[in-house]
Amino acid sequence: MRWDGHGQTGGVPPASPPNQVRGPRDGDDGRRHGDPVTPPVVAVSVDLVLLTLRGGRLCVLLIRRDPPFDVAWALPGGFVDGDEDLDTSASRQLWAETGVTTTGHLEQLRTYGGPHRDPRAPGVSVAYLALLPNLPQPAPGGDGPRARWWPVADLDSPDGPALAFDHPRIVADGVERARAKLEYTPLAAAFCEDQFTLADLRRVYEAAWDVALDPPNFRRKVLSTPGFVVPVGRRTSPRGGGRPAELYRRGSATALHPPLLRRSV
Amino acid sequence: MRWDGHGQTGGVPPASPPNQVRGPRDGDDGRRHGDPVTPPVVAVSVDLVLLTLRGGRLCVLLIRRDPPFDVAWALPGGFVDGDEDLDTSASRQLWAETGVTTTGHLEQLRTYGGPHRDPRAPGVSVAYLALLPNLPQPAPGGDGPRARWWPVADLDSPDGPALAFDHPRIVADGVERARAKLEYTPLAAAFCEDQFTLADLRRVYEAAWDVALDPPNFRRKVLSTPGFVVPVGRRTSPRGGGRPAELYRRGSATALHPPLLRRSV
DNA sequence: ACAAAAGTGTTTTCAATACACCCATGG
DNA sequence: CCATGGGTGTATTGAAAACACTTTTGT
Repeated sequence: MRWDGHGQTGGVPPASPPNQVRGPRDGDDGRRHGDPVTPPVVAVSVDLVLLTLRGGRLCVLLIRRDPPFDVAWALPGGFVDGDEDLDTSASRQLWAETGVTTTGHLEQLRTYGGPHRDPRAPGVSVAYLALLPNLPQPAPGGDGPRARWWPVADLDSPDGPALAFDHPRIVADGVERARAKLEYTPLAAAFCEDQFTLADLRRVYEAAWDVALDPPNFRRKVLSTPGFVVPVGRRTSPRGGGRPAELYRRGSATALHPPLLRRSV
Repeated sequence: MRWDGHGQTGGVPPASPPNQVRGPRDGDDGRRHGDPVTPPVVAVSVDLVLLTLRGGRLCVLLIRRDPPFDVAWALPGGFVDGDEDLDTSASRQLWAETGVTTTGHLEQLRTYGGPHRDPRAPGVSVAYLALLPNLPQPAPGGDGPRARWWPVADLDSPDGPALAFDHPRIVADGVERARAKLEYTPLAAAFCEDQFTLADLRRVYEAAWDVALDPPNFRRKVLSTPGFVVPVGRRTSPRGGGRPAELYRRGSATALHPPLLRRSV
């Protein structure tokens, strides 16, 4: 798995013009040029890329599938109900998988489709990305017993899980989106509990980017960005010595100006 | 229309957990927890947000619809064929609308869905964003006579076009994506012809961001970013005096490090 | 000669880095 | 009292902004 720089969504490769184009027909079905009268219909599903931090490593939730399937692991997800919105469906399925409702962050990632992605169930899949704090239980909910957090760094190693369909790419896109968004949004706090220390927040960046950040400079950077975090009180002393750290909550900022840029890439 | 800062995709508002959740059933259809046996199927369409620069203004291509419809303008687009990929469908429809094949930039923007977005044709729409140079004809292709470039700044003015369904939001998302990507990618060149001057490139930023950039500083910034542009020769003198400018082509860079940040926001 | 646009040089400003040092707590 | 982690101060580096100035063309 290879991450390209900076949230580059990736352009669509140019396609040769099709051999024939349908003639214009319009004005009777609310659609536009070239539409067939009865369009093909497909099933729409939602796939969830749930990311969290466990033991200083960025992890993604995968569901183990039973032996009839050659590929053992898949992203959590399921079909979109006919009467629900895409965002609503993602929220519902996130809740079903983790019990999470208000905490964290959930956003649409990208839609994957085409006849070749899953021969057994053709259709489109709308992927969503969620950033979660380390959950109390690994993954309560219907798929709980089958769910497991996998460090994303292990996904392309030989002893890592085999992923179904295009799920490796979806995970890669989600991880890269998360990494990029840490740069210019305050979303790192979505990986933390409601109250967190600046060291907690710094460890999010260090785990996601696999870098070491200078604590003094990180502190200055975060505190000098208005609305990134707001202070509360003090916390219990950590395991094995050290000065107690101040606690913070998420602020109201939606973007970081200037951003917190990754060195490399 | 209000643009929020920095490519913020926007989180999904938390939803209350549904009253009931289906019991687990798995292992026979390749899907996961909670899936119905026969999922609802819908039509999938592609909407195109085609952006270009005309007369120093950022413009979007809209299609005029005939009187039976209460709303006069819509984004170009149409249904996805059963045997084609989403990206392929977007390429095909881009070609059908503009004749453009290899030039410019085309990427998936976001998927919009749910039962409430278009009562007449429920389904999901996958929006694509294309950045194009100023085309020779306004818009050749099947919808050509109905097509018009609209400055995006005029879209929410009273004398601007009325847009169907959620198309105002799709355009807003596309414009914000384009504005954000100018910061950290070399995509500004996608708005230019194959060969362009640094002033051409600067005018892309000035039009998209509605700011004035200092030509000397802009020049230094672009030339100091490896792979942003590569020089070629010299150009004819412009209309009415002035030193001829050097011509450049797109370089091989896919990201800008460090980015070219917008001042405000 | 003059206007207009391209391009160069230089100063100032400000943020990011590196790193020395102090503070508070557990053992 | 010492190890550990939190927090402060400060010098250095580097990039961005501001702007004066030179170059090359058309009229």
